[in-house]
Amino acid sequence: MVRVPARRRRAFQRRLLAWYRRSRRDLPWRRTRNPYHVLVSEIMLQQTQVARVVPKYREWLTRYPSIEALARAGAREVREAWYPLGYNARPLRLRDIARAALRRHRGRIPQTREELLALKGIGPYTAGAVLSFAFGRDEPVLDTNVRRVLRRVFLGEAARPADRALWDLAAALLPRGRAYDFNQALMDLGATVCTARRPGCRACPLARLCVSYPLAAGAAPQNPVTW
DNA sequence: AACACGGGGTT
DNA sequence: AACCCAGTGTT
Repeated sequence: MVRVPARRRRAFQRRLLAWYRRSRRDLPWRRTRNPYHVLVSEIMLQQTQVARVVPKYREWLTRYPSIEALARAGAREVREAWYPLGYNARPLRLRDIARAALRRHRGRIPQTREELLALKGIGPYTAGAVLSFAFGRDEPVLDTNVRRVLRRVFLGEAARPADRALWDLAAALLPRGRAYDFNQALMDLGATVCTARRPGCRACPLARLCVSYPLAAGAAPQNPVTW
C-alpha cells in the first residue's frame, strides 16, 4: 500500500481542483448526467482519443436517442454507425447492454458496481466512470491518464506499480462528495499537462508535490514513497 | 500476467 | 515505424 499523509493528500486535492476550475475542457458528455449518454461516451472512449469520439458521440445520440431506440437496432446497423472507431465488439455490447437494461433493470442503467460489472463491455474503469459521472457516487476511476499521473506524482517515473496499488491510491485521494470533479480533473491533467510524451511540468499545479518533477528539473532524485 | 482487439493521430 | 489513446475479455 502507498501511504499518503493527510497534509499531502489535501494539498493534492486542492491544487488539482483549483487547476480544473480554470483549465477544464468543455466536452459534450460533461454537459449531461443522463446515465445512457454517459455510458455511450465511456464505451466510445475506451482506448480511443477524445477528439475522435466527440463527433461520433453526437451522431450516435441523434440516431439512438434512448436505450429503447438502441435496443431495437440490428448488429449490422450499429456496427456501421460505430465505424471507424474500432474495437468493433463495443457497439454490439453497448446494444446488448441496452437490451439487458430493458429486460433486467426496468429500462435503466444499473447503479451498483456489481450490476455494472456483470454487463459485457463494462469493466472496472467504466463502472467507476458511470457511478461517479452519472450517479454522483464517490467512486474512483483508473484509466491511462490517472494511472500515469498517480505513478509520476507518488511513485516516480520508473515505478511499475500493480493496478491494485493505483486503485487503492485513487480511492484514498478521493475527496468526499467531489468524485465527479476530482476524477474528471485527474483525467484532464493527464490528457493535457501530464502527457505520456513531453509532459508540461511548467504548467502543472502538482509539480511541487511530484516525486518525478525534481528529476525533470535536473535535481537529485528524491526518496521513493513508502510502501 | 500476458495477449488480442481497430483505427487514426503524433512523434 | 513506433508509440499512444478516458479498457475489456480471454487465456
